[in-house]
Amino acid sequence: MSLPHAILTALLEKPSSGLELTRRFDRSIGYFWSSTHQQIYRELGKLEEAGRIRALPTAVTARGQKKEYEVLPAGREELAAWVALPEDPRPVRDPLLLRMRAAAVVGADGIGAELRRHLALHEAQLAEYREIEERNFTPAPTTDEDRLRYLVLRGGIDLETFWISWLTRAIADLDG
Amino acid sequence: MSLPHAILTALLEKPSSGLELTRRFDRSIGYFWSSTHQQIYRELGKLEEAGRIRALPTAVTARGQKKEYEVLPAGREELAAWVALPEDPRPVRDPLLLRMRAAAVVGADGIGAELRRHLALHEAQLAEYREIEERNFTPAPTTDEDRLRYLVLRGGIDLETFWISWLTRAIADLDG
DNA sequence: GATCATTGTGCAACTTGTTGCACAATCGCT
DNA sequence: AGCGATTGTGCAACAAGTTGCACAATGATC
Repeated sequence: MSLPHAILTALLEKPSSGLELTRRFDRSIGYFWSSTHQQIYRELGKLEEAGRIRALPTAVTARGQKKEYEVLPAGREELAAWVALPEDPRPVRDPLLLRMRAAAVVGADGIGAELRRHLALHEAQLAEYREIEERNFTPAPTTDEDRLRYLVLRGGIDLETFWISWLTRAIADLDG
Repeated sequence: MSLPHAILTALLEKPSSGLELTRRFDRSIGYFWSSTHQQIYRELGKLEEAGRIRALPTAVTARGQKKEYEVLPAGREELAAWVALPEDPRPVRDPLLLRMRAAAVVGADGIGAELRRHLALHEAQLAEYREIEERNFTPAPTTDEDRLRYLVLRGGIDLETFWISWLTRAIADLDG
């Protein structure tokens, strides 16, 4: 649904091979649209077949050979059209909240440790975002593109901040 | 993965038919583990076959006939075991943030309207949560079960609050 | 008593995402 | 030259979620 658009965005920022794309997903786009290399290769194949991207001709076509892709005009148009489409927020589906609800019914043994573990994970993620913020957005961005990108990062920061404060409260509540 | 556990939790709270379950998902468990009636019926079938739940004998077995399910001991044990399992937070996958990132590349035409639309949706959701809070958790809960349930609701409230403040900021940023 | 909306159950086809693995080229080391 | 680590591409099987539809019973309405 959205993965092809995530890939088009990444490829517009910089033409890449499948593996490069995978790595960039791990530390950028993947923060808010995660994916595995298998899925990325599959989508690259489909996008190429659909005429939205093409492999740069320099590369030899053989297995184990690096293959760089770039976005074709049709791909850019497709992405621009998608950006303009309205789309409702997806329904929430969070295993931890569900688990808490189940714990209310069958007992909450050991859930405190799980909450603390999650807290640490979210704190680590927040620290990562803060680093990116310092590295890329200090001083404050001036171009429209960078303002948008900064807003997206702020989304990640605020989201982690939400989790941290909720988890902290939950832990205190359960202990008290 | 988690849907069967969501169903077990709901059925433990109160034995129900498929459609009742679907309705309760729409205004309770579904707030953090959404599902459709088709999926619910499918899972009910699997859970019954696996011996975790059973249809109450009162009902006639015919299509279009209401069929109530209750949880068997095996189902409760299964749920309790699941609650104790550690599980990492799922990677974020948010279309709106992705869309903003794409907008940074192909242009942000009309994204302001989309942000405002989402803001309204999240405000409505928050209002719904507030109502539930007032109805069910005022005065403050005393039992452990209710404390856990209230924490889950607080999660929903805080999450909507995060979105509202992020969206408000984003709208201001883009206008300014 | 025919028809229509509602309640209720469910199948089938499809799309998306996950997991596990296979295989090819390249580079550094000894 | 041979070996292993790394880089790189990709298939196959499966699990989970979505979409569209079919069909049965019940109660209300004319």
